This record gives sequence, C-alpha cells and structure tokens, in this order.
Amino acid sequence: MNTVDAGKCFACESKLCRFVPEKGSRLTHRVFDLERGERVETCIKACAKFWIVQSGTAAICVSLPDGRRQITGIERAGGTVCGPMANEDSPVWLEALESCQICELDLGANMAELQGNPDFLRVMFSVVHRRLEAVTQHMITLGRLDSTERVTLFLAETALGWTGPGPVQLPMNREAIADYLGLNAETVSRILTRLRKTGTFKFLSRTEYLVPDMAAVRRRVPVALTAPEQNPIQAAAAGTPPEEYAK
Amino acid sequence: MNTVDAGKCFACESKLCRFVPEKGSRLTHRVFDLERGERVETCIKACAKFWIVQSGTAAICVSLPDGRRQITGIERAGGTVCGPMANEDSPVWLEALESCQICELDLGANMAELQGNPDFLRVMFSVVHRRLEAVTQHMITLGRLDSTERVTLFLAETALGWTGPGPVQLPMNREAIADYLGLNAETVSRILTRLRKTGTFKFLSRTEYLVPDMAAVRRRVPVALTAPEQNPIQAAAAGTPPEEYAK
DNA sequence: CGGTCCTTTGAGTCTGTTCAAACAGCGTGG
DNA sequence: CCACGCTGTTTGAACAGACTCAAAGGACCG
Repeated sequence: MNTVDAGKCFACESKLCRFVPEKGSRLTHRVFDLERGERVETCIKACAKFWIVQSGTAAICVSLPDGRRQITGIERAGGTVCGPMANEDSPVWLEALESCQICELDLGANMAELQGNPDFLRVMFSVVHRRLEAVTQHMITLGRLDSTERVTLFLAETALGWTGPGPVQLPMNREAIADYLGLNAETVSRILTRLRKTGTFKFLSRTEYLVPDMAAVRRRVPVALTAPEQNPIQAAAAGTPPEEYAK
Repeated sequence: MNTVDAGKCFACESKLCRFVPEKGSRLTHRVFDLERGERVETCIKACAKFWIVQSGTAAICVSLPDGRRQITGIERAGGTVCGPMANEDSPVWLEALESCQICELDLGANMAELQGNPDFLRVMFSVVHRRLEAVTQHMITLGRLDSTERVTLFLAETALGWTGPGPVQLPMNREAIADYLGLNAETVSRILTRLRKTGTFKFLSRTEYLVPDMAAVRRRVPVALTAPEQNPIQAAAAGTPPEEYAK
C-alpha cells in the first residue's frame, strides 16, 4: 500500500481522484496491491469511499451467515465500485480474483461540497448506473437461464470483454464462477467439459480458451451479446479529456 | 390518460416533475390509468423518460425471445423508474399488477440543461442508487436462496412494506410471484400451501395474509429483513419539502 | 348455469446438488 | 531430480429439489 502514482491511473474510467482535495494524501487516496484471494472490506454504509480497479480483476462478494456466497459483480481494470453499493445487511467485500491493484478514495471529507458539483454528480450517476445495467442483466441470468446457458453466456461475455492478445484468460477458478452464476463448482466443471467436447469453446488450458464461432455461441444463449457501450448520460459524465491524466 | 393533477402526486418521492419546463404539457407530463395486465413500454435506450407510480403496484418486466419472463423489480406508490434502466437487448416494460396510476415524464427537451443542475442530478442518483440496492439484494435471492427461502422472504418483505390497514394485500398472482422469484407458478403455489400449513403465514384469502410471528420468519431467512431506509446521499437528494407539493 | 381464469394437487421426469474419490498442477523440501 | 503435500479440478453415483404435464377444484362474471 503506497501513495498513488498518477501514471498508473491510465486505466481508470471515472477519474474520481480529481475530486480528492489534497492530492496524494495517504488517508484519502491509497493504492492496494492485492494477491489472489485478498480482500478489501467495504464499509457498512453511509461511506463515501470508492475503489477503482487499476489492474487485474476483482469480484464484489456477499456472503450469507451460513457461508453461501454470491459474487454480485466482476470488475476489470478501469471499473469503479462505490461505497453506497454496500448495504448494511450482509458483509460486502472486494476480492482479488488475480493479482490486482486497487485505488481507494475517501471523499467523505468534502462530500458536502461535492453534493453541489455537477461534474462529480454525473460521474457518480454514471458509476451507479453502469452497475445497475450489469446487475439487472445478471438477474435475468440467475432467474431464468439454465446452467448451460449461464456458463455459455459467461464465457462469451468474458471473451467479448477480453482485450489482450492471444486466447481469452479466465481469471477465476470454478468455485468463483459458480458463485457468480448461482451454481456450484462441480456443476460448472461438468458443463465446461461438455462445452469443450461439443466444440463450442476450445480450451487450451484450464484458464485459457478460444471461441471458434461466436455466432454459434450467440444462438445458444437467449439474450443479446454486445460489447459494453456507453449511453449518452454516461458519455456526458465521463467527458473528461483522457490526455489530462495520461500525462 | 390526462393532464396531471398535482393533487394526486402526494405519493411521489422523487418529485421529478418540478424539472419539466412547461408544467402540465400533454407531451412531457402525462398520467396513465392502467388496469391489471396493461403495460407502458419503455423506450429502447438513451431516452430521458421517467415513470412514477402514483398508486397501485407495477412490475418492471423483461422477456426473453422464447417467452421466459423475469420481473426485475416491483414498484409501489411513490416509486420512480427511469428510462436508462432499460437496455437495448430485451424488451423492458412496466406492467400494472393491479389497477395502477402512473405518471410519465419526458425530460428529453431540457436534458442538456439539467446535466448541470445539481438538484436534478442528485435525484437521478437517488433513483438509480435505490434500485441498485434492491436489485443487488434480489440477485442474492435468485442466486443463493432455495425456493422456500425465496417465497418466505418475498412474503416477509411485502408485509414489511405494507402500510395499509388490515391484512397484507398481495397484488400479484402466482405466476407474477414466480417470475419475480425465478420459480414457476406451481412451485410457488406448493410452497405457499406448505407455509400456510406450518403456520408461518396465515392466509385469509388467496391475496390476503397475516404474519403471526415476524421474528420466526426472520429466523427462516438467511438475510436481514429491514424496512427500507434512506442513506445520507439519498436523503440529501430527496431533501425537498413535501409540503410544497402536497398543496 | 356455463365459461374463463387462476390455483391447487398429483405423478413422473429432469436438472443440479451432495458426497466421495481419483486426478492434475505446482511449489517445496529432501 | 523426485517425493510430498496442497489446492483445485474432474468424474461418478445417489439424492433432492424444482419443473413439466395433466387434471381437478374455486372464484368470479356474464
């Protein structure tokens, strides 16, 4: 954990750190380097903290008293998670699915002032709205898709979000996938082998795969598969010249 | 459908109509009286429309090409639904679960101006954030609760949200409950009879019930059951004197 | 009184889970 | 280098929960 290096923030979409009053303060602006499995606890409620995934992949997790766990969201580099997303009922935390750098901002000190700042409010709206879209979509997955459709959809979406070179990297183990899809690890494993055998996906290793025919995958899934896009309000909110921060 | 009567708006929490430029215009500010089953279509995307439930109960519905349906939210009197909640993939509509009065606002004309209005932006944030909380919670229900827990939770939450006199009114049929809980109608019916027989809930009719022992219900459900509460950001956003509108 | 819609109940099936065991990958230490 | 232990994955068999299909029962309305 160390003071932020602005040069590493290029991935950040929300650029929320521009609203931190004293730039670089150790209390209001920190960077965590997490190894797989490590967590950042989110505050119970009414907190004005934000976490921005700079690199790696993190899961937003909720657990029930008896140990059942649901991953309510997966954030890749650039994604922002905000404190108000937590609710008081169950513990919510951010967990690194792979080595992960996470920037934590605490805007509590000047929250009162920011309440009158349209720039800030648009970014906040954008962050929350984007998550609402994702969560709503995932609700349909959990409520109305069978296990094969869930896994197929998950692999397809992961592939569409994959920007790196080479085969798609799966930064989660079977259990994490299961907790995201509302299944259990054995079921996920069984379905993955079935999808491999039918040739829908080509697995190079347990964590690398290719999608030979995305059109065929689309036909196997009852929802539209699109690369994430911005809506006009988000675009307006995020309308900050990136050059300013990329140095 | 007729021009709004301000006196009927007392239930509205967001008071978004104060941002409509020409108050009472038929195009930007309409009221729909819906009978059970009737719908209001939500625009595909990038629309600046809002719907406020004035009375009755409405469901936010999504359907898949093969007819599967998921109810992603239930809004009672006072609740606000906003256009950006729709996504382009699947048709999304608002459906009256019982006789329902819904106020539709179209803020498209002055959206550009409103982007700089902190009052408006705080309300928008509040509306979207409140739904995000509800949807996240419901995701856990769909992903990790078994059918009995889902139905028990549903009845308990409905009861906690019930403000009227007398027994709790259930404004949905079995199929709608099923589509909300990711089950099917027969399963819901079976579980309801089981819950009736074990005495967890006392049914006076198919749509009316009492909760004899809420503490016992809480013990049967693995999540905390609390009456809906506002967080500070929402409170700040909704901080408009209600008297101003109640006349 | 008949018709429609919704609900309940039953029987059988199927999907996904549980429990258990074997297997593979990988880092550590001898 | 190999043996060992750890962790995560795969696979199997049995089970349970939820679904499908079907039929009967109620409530309501003309």
